Amino acid sequence: METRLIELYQLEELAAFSDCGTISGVGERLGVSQPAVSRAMRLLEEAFGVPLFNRSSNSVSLNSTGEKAARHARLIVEAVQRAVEDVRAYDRSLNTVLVGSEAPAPLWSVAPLLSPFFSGKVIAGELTDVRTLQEGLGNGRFRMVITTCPLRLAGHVSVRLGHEDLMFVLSADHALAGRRSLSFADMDGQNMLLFNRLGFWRSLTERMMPHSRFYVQSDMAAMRDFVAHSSIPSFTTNLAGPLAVKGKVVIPVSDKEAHVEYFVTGRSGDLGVLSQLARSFAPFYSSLSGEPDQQG
Amino acid sequence: METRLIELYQLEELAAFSDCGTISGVGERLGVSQPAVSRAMRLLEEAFGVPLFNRSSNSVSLNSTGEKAARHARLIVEAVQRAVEDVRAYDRSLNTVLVGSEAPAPLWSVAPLLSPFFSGKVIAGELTDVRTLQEGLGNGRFRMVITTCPLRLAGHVSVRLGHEDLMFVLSADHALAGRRSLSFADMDGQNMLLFNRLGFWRSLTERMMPHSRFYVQSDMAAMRDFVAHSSIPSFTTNLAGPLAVKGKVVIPVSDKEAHVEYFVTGRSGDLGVLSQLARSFAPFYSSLSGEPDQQG
DNA sequence: ATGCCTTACGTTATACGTAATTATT
DNA sequence: AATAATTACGTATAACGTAAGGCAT
Repeated sequence: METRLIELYQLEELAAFSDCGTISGVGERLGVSQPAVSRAMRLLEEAFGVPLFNRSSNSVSLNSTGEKAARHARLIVEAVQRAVEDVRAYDRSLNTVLVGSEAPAPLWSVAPLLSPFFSGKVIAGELTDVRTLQEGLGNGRFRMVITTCPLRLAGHVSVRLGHEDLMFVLSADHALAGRRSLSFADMDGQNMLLFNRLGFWRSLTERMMPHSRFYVQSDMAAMRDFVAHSSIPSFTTNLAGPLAVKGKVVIPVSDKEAHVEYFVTGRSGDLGVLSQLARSFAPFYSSLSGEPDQQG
Repeated sequence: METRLIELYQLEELAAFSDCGTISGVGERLGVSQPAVSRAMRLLEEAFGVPLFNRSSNSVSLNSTGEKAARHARLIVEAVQRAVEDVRAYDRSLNTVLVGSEAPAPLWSVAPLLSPFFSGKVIAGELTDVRTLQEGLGNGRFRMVITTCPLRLAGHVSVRLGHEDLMFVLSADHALAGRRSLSFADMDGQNMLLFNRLGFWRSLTERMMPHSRFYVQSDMAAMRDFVAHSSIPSFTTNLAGPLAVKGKVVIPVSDKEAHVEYFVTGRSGDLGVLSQLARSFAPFYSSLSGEPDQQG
């Protein structure tokens, strides 16, 4: 008795057959010829050793055994696909240093600074909330995380990175363009342009300016364009890069919530890297509130 | 970029490798040559598109990605094996009429009577408890079930089959061999030979004769031999087949628990079969308690 | 006639084993 | 030496596509 082995391509075609219902349909969908599918199904039947199809001279359909087999086939094919994806994702993660952060700006500075320490690896940043950051640091998903409060975690150390200060960007002809500083309350009710992925800044501004509408823009280049060519107010910070746009003025936000400190937390073994990060971390603007850029 | 497909034999060899740890070990275990395994693993790596092995010139081991892949591989190979088994079992069930029963004796009579009604199919009997019988009849696992009480189930009918009366088998020189009838209490404390698969009789005798020890024998032929050649008491019933063993006497059990009626319950559409079963069902012995063999 | 499945056939890909090679212990 | 992995090579299996045939609607 010849005991044929089941092949994955056969299971794939069987699963497809339970969708299409015809041999030729399977062939078309999977890019193989009709006879190839016909043969594959016959061989699969032989491999199972039991009838799977009702065959009349002119058409083929699954019997109840075949339907059961098809359900198995689908699960197996999907398991193989998931296996490949999972293994590839894992391999990618091995070649990636993932840095988590509550806000985007620190990542812009930190990512290039990390490259020399992890040559050959991809430095990837991920924006999420503190809870996820702490958890991901613990289970190794994040190599290091940037938060507005130092984290306490066994085997890890926190180092102060620097600060970020929020500022309004107004057209020079805006009614409040002459002020030395502005509070959230001063601007509340005015609609504003907002970049989509702002981390905690997003919820902060929505909370502090409940009467404003925010025009959220996901594309960074489009965002810059909007800011430059419209009179709608927007935000910037000391970490956002030089933004000397003609006809715009930059005014610090006076509320204490608009001033945050960042801490980077990582494995104790990465202390050297973390310290170097803190030393090299520098804002594009020096602080308008007069605080020092370097910490003690 | 050549995008190779994963083959099941590769996954099988990968799973084996995670056990053996060497290419040659895999070859030996799976009955393929060393080079074949070496090539298969290289092709599998190519199919995944990521490195799975640490290769030194003289040895190969899984890296962490490979271990992950091997776990997937094992699950997939097992899923395929389970699929084949499940499909084959299902196909077998299609060609089987499964009859459930609380006791073995009615099955001995019923199975041969069913053959002409289900020609080409295998008649299989299964011994289990009433609860499982009722459930299995409802979900179609059992085509019909035999119980000591008629079952009420939508779309199904119960028909009285006949009765079974328990009897003691004693050596002619046993102290109680002269009695016309015996109660369980009379025999309680005496050790007895018992067939293993007796359905509800098993628990009944253990309950009624709590001071007896039962020597349980699974093999039917051996059981007959024991009964014939030892002086240890045993049981028989009017359905157990003629048991005219020289030097043995058969004495009815007087307790009412030793007398049961059987009902066969099946689909309404099988009513004709069920009725014929009841008509053809006959004990080997006529009842010693004087009841009629045929029912109204 | 058209659609669907199968059989037949020649081609090609590829999985296999044997044998030889290299490296490690 | 012995063990383990690889490379090289010839063979054979078998999956493929094209072409042709049979049977239904």
